[in-house]
Amino acid sequence: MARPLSEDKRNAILASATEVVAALGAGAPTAKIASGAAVAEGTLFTYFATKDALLNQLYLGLKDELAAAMMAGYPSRRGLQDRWHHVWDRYMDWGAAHPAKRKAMRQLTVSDRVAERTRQIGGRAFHDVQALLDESLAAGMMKDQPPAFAAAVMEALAETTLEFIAREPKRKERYKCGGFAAFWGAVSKP
Amino acid sequence: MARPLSEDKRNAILASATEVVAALGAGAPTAKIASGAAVAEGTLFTYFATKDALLNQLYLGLKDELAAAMMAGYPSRRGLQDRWHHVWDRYMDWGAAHPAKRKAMRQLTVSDRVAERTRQIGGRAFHDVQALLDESLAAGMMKDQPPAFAAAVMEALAETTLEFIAREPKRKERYKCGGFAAFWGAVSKP
Amino acid sequence: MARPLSEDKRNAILASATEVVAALGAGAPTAKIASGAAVAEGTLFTYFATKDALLNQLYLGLKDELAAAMMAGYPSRRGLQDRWHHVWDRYMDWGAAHPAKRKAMRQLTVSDRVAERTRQIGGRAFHDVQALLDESLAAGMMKDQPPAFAAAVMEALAETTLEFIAREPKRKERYKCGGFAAFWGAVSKP
Amino acid sequence: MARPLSEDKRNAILASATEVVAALGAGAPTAKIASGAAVAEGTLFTYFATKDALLNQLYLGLKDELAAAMMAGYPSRRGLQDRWHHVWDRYMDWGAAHPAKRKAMRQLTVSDRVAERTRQIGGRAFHDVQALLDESLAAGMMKDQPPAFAAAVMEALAETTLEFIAREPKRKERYKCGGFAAFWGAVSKP
DNA sequence: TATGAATGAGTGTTCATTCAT
DNA sequence: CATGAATGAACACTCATTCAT
Repeated sequence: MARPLSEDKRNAILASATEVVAALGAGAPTAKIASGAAVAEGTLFTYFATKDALLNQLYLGLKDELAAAMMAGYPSRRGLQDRWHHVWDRYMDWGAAHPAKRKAMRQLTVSDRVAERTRQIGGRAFHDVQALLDESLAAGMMKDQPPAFAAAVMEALAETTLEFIAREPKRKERYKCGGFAAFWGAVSKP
Repeated sequence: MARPLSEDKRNAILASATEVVAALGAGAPTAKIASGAAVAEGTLFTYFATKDALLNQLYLGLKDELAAAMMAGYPSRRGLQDRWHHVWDRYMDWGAAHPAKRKAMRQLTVSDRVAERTRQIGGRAFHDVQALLDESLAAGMMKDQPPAFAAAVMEALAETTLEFIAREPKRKERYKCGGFAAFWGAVSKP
Repeated sequence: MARPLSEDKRNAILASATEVVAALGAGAPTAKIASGAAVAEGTLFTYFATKDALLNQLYLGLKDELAAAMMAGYPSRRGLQDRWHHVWDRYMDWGAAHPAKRKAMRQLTVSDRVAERTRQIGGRAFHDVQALLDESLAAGMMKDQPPAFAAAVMEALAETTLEFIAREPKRKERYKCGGFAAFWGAVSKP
Repeated sequence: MARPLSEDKRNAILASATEVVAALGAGAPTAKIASGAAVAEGTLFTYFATKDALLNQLYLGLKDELAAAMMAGYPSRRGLQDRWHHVWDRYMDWGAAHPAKRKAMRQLTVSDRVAERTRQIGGRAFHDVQALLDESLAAGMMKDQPPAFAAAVMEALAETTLEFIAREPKRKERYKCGGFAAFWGAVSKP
């Protein structure tokens, strides 16, 4: 092979896209993404056929990364609350450690350039969280609501909490803790 | 002297902007907004100096309307939970009744074309909710968290709930009720 | 109305397109066409929705003009050969007088950006020639061939002749005459 | 020393170019030509310095092939009309048998990427036809016209006829015959 | 004041050609 | 020699804003 597609370059493009999309939204110019990756405008299109393809793959990559972060060191044998707490804390830590990734993910979640199908695939990465959710629901959590609703509630509260952490990093621990309390209150049975 | 600009036209532009922004996001072309208002492209700019001005004023208008809807028939003399329940229900009813307005508001909330200052001004419309919040916090709700955080938690849960109502209007009452339960659980002290 | 679409500007664009397409083919950049018309790049698109629309309308305009030129002063009462001679001479005169138009027409005829439908509509302008053709065929011309074939033969010979006239304008009369002789020989029955 | 470049690869590129240019015109991407030849994009440029070089050589190759086809089995001793008929029939047969080659040749003839000089060289392959032409002219054919004109008339009529054959292959023989009648009428003295 | 034509910078994408592997 | 990734100048088209009417 002549020159293999460089994993480095691909990553550089994704990294640049993360920054630029975080700052400018899904409308960010591909030219800016390319230059942020120190790559020619045309090169971007040898790694991603279209801007939409790039955006969708970025979304998927971020989702995967977040899912992996959330499940790292997952205490399978502990009780429900402990496991939720673990997941929540990992989410917070990841979001606080990677503000651009989190912001980019949010922009992409809101953008209509990420296809429905991509969102479905992205959801698969969270099968472990899904399992935890199903178990919790079976145990009486969030009486009478569909699992998707509980998941959305978690995501909304996590997102809100991370927004405050991003604004006041010094209060990270307090928000992290208060956020979990809110989540647990929202979701656990009375 | 009466205002020479037609209030009707201004409202038509805002109404059209609501629809178009709901559907296309903040990137919606001014030309489309103008044509939706049955007004010439240039006319839009005699009512709003720039597209950003239009977007910011639309944001403000929607916020005002929502705040008014939330406080209509506010039972000042009832207990905290009843008052919150009222506010929540009015929020849900307004959002369910005006899906385009809600969606436009969401798009604008996420867009960087709405200035920080606009968001602050928009917050003022909610002073009554703020008062309720302060009272609740003083009573021990959401231990140790700033009022803004509690407000954001409410908004996030309300938004999430409305999203589900929009998708499954038939389950409106169930989501409305379950959403409030989640909110109250998230926010009330243990 | 604010400022009506200027017929002058439209014509300037078509005229510029004629020159540029004649020189560069249907691949000519719209930017060059616009600048040749002393008009901003974007203005071209207020007069023609797409480049294809411009090209198709240009084709139609040229066809109409040629058809009109061919039928000017048509001697309806003369014999077949005289009428064909008239039509041939007017074709030659028009082509010799407007080399860019002729060349542009040729480029467009060959280009796949001119739609089949456009070609059909363009053909309608030649209904008088068509009638002459039908009459001639009925009189025994081009035994056993479809009208379209006879028309194509004429066009091919006319095009060839004009090519030579364009290269050697001084011999215009000789080519014009020899071209007609060839056409008449090709087409008249033995 | 044998040529280090593979004749096979060169031919594959030319064959692919024939197909692709026939379908897409001279603007066809070199990448598509290369992939049609099962050859890397860059390889194309070791066989042909530039796209123009490829196009010009393709033109020459097609012209040579056509000229050879036209003269195969040429009945040198027969009369003028028989010899013209032979040449005409071979042209038709070749064109009908190789529609892509014919179409590519047409696209190239019309394109400005084929240099004037290339066209001249291409003409040389037709020296036998040229000789036939000169002989015919000396015998009084096409009174007072230059040989090039007669040649062009033949080409134009042949091209037209082939176009109709391509559209209605079933009527091949009729067009072939009618086309020759037209040609002969156009060209023979009255 | 209302209109909509005019503007030109900006957009995503293509492509002939180069050159590292 | 063969490969195909890299390049950046084009390209067709969009759009917020201006301004002649």
